[in-house]
Amino acid sequence: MPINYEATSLRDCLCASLTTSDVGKKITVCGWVAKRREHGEHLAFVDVRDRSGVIQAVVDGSVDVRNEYVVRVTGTVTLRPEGTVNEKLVTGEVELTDCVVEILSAAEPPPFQLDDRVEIDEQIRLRHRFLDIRREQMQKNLRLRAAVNSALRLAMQRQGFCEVETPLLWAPTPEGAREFVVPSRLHPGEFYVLPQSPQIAKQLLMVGGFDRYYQIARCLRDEDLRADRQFEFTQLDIEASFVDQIDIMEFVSQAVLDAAEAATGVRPKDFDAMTWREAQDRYGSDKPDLRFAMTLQDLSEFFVGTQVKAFSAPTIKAIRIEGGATYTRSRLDQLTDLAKELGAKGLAWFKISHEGLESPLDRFLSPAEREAISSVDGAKPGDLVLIVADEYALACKVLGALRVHVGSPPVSDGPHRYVWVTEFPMFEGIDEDGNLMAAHHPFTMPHPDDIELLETDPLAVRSQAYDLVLNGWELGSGSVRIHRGDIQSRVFRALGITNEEAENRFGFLLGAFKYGAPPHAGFAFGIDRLTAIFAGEENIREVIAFPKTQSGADLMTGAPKSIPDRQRKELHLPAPTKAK
RNA sequence: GGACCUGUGGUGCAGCCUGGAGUGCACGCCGCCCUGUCAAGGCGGAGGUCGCGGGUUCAAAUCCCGUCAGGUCCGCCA
Repeated sequence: MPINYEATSLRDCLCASLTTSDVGKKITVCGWVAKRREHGEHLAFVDVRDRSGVIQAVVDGSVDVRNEYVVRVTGTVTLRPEGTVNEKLVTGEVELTDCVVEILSAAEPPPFQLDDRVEIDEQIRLRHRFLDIRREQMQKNLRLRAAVNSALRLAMQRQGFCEVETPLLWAPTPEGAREFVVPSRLHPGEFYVLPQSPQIAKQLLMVGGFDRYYQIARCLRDEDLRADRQFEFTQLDIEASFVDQIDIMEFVSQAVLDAAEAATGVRPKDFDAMTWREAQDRYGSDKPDLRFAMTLQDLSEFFVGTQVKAFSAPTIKAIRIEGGATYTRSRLDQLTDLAKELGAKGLAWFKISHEGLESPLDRFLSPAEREAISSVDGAKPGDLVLIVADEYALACKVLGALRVHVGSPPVSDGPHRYVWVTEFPMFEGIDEDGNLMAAHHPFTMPHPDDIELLETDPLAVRSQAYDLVLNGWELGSGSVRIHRGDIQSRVFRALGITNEEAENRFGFLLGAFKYGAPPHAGFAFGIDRLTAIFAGEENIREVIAFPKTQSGADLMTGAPKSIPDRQRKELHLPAPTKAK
């Protein structure tokens, strides 16, 4: 007989644990009234629900319990009479009879129905989140998340990693994402910030000899919210010493494979991998969704010296949309608008038919160009070819976005396709001061073959940074870190960071590295996103107990809110200029 | 900072394009009836600032402008 951990002072077991083998036992359960069905003065059925499910209690009609009342029911487990078995319920063969019903807590009718019969507006759900999470779907999602967390912890422990907690109150390091700021009471005019990630802390742990660190860490970034982004999110944060990129990828893979198996019951096969350059080239993205093909084709060579003005650009990229020849003019205009929003000058489209190409641009094409377009990606009559001509990066970006827009299946559809994207560039773009910006972060180790380009051609330098991507979502990223002062100085110089600035911003880290820094590397990935995909949810709010809206509000608590003057003065904060 | 979508009894919708009495459907809620239901059933009832403000009009849920809230996206997210 297994130990019944669910028995407490108030109950004997969970509602849905009762089976035919319990028949005859006198049992007490606790839960919420899911439904009451009345049949006259002396008969009513009350479904009692707890986290396990429901059990039907047969009570006298005088028992006054309504939906969502919290009750404690003591009754005898009885086989249901012939013909009244409910096969839709796991407990459908039994019921509780001769019941004593104790009302532990009465309840007003809830503001929305909790039975999943209709989809409730998210605004209403978030305002009453404590009720929303009583619903089966949210119970399932949050328990799935707990299973993922648990599997991740076990996987890291099995691989010899030590869980270390790092501070939430940290020092401002002006770099990267906008930080949440916490005013200091004891130090007037000075501030802590909440960490965007434990990046620097974990590198210090490496110096400190914790050669395998992990943490399920909360990260906070004051940036605009999205379906896959909240102010605060949770990462499995990893760092290890005396390792290379390949070791980290293996550690992470083991953790994710375990989590996937715990969540879905199926252990995925090993992950795909491609370089950042390949991802750009074929998918127009650094987070390629491998669930569908529709890859980007390069037609540049066919349009060298073209007469078509729209195609006189360094790069000509195309995608083929199977069956897209049926697209209406307004749908094509929509796609063109999308392309322009993303920075393209325009979008060229070609419908493939048995007679040839149908397009406003067709009459300007040379026969060779027409032939090139007609055979893009194995095109056949009925297909549609979309072409963007621009600088390489922009052409890839725009077509990559169109590819996802047109072809991406819902999150809950299809297989889980994991892919490592490696060899990210060290630098991308230029900031307002004309300095290069770090693609990952300034402590990322350059690719060994490219170090000599730091001074001569920095934009061509690849880094030892890598991302893990699942179904088009960036799960997380990591890198081999710089542990040598000379290389770090050269990278800072390339970034336009002076010695003085570096000392000011990261002095404590650079100082620590002088006392014996092991080679180290790490990774961090988002548990919210991973769990959302496992749950088949398009939106990470569905796997977060108390999320915020897109404008950063908590509809339940009303946060953010003003604080009393006394509290504000204590924190040495000036009066707000605008009352809210 | 920008684009688009949404806002109608407690909940989910329809009504809006083409202005004419808060009209309809489903769920929930309240009361009564009902001894085997399980999305129980039957009868009756209550419940509305059509997000808010302004404009056009004889007349606005409906058309126009603004605004607020929610959502999706761009920018942003080292």
